[in-house]
Amino acid sequence: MPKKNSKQVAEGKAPPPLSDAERSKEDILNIATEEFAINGLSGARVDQIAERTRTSKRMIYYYFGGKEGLYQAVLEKAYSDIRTLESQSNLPDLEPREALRRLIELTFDYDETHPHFISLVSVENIHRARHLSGMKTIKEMNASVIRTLSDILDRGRKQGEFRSDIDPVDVHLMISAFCFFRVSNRHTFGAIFEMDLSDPKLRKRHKRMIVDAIEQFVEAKPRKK
Amino acid sequence: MPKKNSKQVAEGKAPPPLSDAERSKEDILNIATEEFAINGLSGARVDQIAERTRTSKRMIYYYFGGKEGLYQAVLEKAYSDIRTLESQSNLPDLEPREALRRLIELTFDYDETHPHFISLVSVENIHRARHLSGMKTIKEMNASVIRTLSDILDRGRKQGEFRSDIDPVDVHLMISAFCFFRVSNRHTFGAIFEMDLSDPKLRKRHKRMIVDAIEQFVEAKPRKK
Amino acid sequence: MPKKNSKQVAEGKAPPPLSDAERSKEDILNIATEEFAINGLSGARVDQIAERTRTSKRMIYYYFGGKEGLYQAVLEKAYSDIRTLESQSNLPDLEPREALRRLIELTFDYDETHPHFISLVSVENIHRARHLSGMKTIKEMNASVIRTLSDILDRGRKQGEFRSDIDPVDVHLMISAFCFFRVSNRHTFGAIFEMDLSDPKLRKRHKRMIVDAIEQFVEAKPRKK
Amino acid sequence: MPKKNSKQVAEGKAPPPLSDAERSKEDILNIATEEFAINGLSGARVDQIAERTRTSKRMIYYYFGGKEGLYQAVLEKAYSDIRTLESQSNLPDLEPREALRRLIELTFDYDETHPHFISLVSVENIHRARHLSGMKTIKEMNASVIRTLSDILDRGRKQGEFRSDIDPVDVHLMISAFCFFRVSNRHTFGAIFEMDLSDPKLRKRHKRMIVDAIEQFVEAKPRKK
DNA sequence: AATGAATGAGCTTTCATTCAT
DNA sequence: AATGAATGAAAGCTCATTCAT
Repeated sequence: MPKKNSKQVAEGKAPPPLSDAERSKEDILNIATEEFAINGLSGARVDQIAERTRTSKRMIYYYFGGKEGLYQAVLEKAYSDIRTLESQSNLPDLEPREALRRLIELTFDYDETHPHFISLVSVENIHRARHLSGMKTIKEMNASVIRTLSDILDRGRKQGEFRSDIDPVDVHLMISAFCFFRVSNRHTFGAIFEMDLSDPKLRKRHKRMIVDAIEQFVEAKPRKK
Repeated sequence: MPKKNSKQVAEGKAPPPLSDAERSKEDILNIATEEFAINGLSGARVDQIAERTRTSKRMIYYYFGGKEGLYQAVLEKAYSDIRTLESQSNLPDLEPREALRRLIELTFDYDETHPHFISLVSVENIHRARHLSGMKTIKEMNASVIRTLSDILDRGRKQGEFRSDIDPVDVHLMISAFCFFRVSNRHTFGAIFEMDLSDPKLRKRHKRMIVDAIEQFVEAKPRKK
Repeated sequence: MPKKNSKQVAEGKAPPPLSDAERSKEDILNIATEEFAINGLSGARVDQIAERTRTSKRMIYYYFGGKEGLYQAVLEKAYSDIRTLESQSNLPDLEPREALRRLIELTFDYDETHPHFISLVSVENIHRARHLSGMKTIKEMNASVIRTLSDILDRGRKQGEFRSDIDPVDVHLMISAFCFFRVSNRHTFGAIFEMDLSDPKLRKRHKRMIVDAIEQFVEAKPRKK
Repeated sequence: MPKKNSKQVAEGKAPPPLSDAERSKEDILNIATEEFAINGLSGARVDQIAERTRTSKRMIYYYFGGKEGLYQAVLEKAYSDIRTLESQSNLPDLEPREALRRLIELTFDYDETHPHFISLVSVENIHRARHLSGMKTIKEMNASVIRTLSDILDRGRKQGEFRSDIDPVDVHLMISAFCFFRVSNRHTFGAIFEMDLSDPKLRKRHKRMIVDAIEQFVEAKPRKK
């Protein structure tokens, strides 16, 4: 139960007041997110994280049990943040084609603006999703986005606009792959092809490209074998 | 530089005979590739690599200067291996559409069968391509695949089959993204959506899907804004 | 629950009522006895003790000042418990030989049934009796048992049954040594000689053995050099 | 194979020359024996051990794998040292009664002069012989002393001097108990009874006492029930 | 008389690297 | 060109204790 002191006044329905402890935890979590994203799990240093924090190294162990516990908390937070993605926009109210476009753009923009999340997921894949697998909230993660996408595709199908032989998870895979890769591999891809993927012009072109590609794929009649 | 001793005689143009030193180096490189792919740069242990090798830990320092040098050598080798991808098939001899399909399938299959390479690239991206950037051979890496793809697209354009407003690098990005992501993120994606992306049925479906999507995207007339 | 405070008056000879504080202290003491006996002074963890207690870690500091103070209290309690050993039986009323036998058996049984006490004494010896030495009640500890034993030996001497050149402390040492060692060293002795010293058959045999040995030693005429 | 350098000259059949590494290990082992004996397993500090050594803390991990490994090595060495106890004297050549007396005195003296060994065994008992149990050489430990004692008792029986209903392990237990306890519990016993058990006069008296007691016990006819 | 949150100090252990030959 | 032994530096972690109320 949040203790109320003179400095914290709950006003209206606004963001719930955080206790000192909760703010410290969040502080640690934010710093740690950066460090793990930049250095990986083994590469990140508890000392370094603590130093950048307003609290001490000891508190990391007090709150999170250890380096691995902290990493897990960081991962969980990162995934829980993204879950709110689709609910931010009123996709169900839009026409199927428009809704699909919005969803792709939303995904594209989220990945572009959250490179730490992308790194973290890459790091977790290096570790074979060992930490993610044990997470309780993992089940809920898929539900939301797939439900949304499924709804869009269904509506499109009923209006005769979309193919009927398409799996929403497959479409999600295609969208994710492109948006994710553009960020996750921007360094190697950028180095090899001597281009800066964060260039706004490129970003705009690629955003349109993935939208186009997915739309065409979804609209097209099934190919005859 | 290969040491020539009495036991090694280069005969004909046959597979180049390896000196003991070269075989040791290759041995180390192979083991190290695995270890870096599985554990990342910081996570990999020089001791562990040495132990799995037929040589000693000291040799790693002798040949590669240190852990970082070894990692760099591993990375270079991994990238130089993939460069031979397109040259293995006679893509220039095929019809544009067929050549494009082959190229996509080749990429898809290479990524599927080389998860260590995929991991290594992910690891290198975590480190912001710091090691790749300094590599001398980096320039040659892009040349090959882009030239091939460019040729295909050009021929397709001339035959009126492909769009004319398309950048080969962009197409390469799309192809790479899907093929790479399917492997690089198989663990988190698999965990969240409770599916095994290495399932042959899924693999076949996804392979066809990416081929279809790219083809349709390349063929289509430019959309009117 | 009504909290009882300092107004409590011990009334009559009935079981002295314990205040909440006193029961908490006793609770802590009991748990701590176990923990120190099993893990030693350095090995025992204040956290672990507190966790098994109905009170909090802070209380340990409140009541006992710290880990060392708690250990000292545990030690004192353990030694004060044993002092009641001889007084439980009416040794003075028995014939000397019978009384001696009873005393030995009492000691044997006490040690067998109080392995924690044995461990604690071992632990304290590792620490060179540093904590015991400072104890105020230490003086009274010897008094009781030696007085009892001295009385038995005296009576036996007067009846011509016992040797006259025997020190009661020496006899106590012999008795203690055997009874104590059987428990204190049961693990190493058991491991080396592959036997379980807690086996009832063995226990019975050894109990009789120590009684016999002491009796014979005490009865015997002094050996001629 | 021991490396011979100018400082080490193997002369005659004398103690085998030790390499630097072997001497370092032995050095560590000796210091560690003291520290573990005085402070227990948890109480001993790797830092403290290293500091008193000619080598560094790192070497302890290099040679022994860790604190626990070092403790185990210390324990093993301590037990292997004592095994030579009986073989030092020519007990088989002596008359049974004389041999028994010598064996007891040998045990008594060994324990008196090796308080660290005594402490170590006490420490190991606190830890329930967890480390001893896993030791390979544990089997051989009992063999020697029991064989010797068994031989003595057998010869005594044949000459009609000793009882026939006696277990050598039981006799060993009695001897061990007294000799061990006198040292292991010298601090608490000394504090309580205000005596210094290391006093030579006391030592002499107790040594004679345990010899007498055991002899009488062994000689005596079985008691009639 | 009572306590949940917090912590400085110091512990064991690991790691990439170098030394001596 | 080759190597087994050794190691400084720093990592992750634990512990008894105290602070704020």
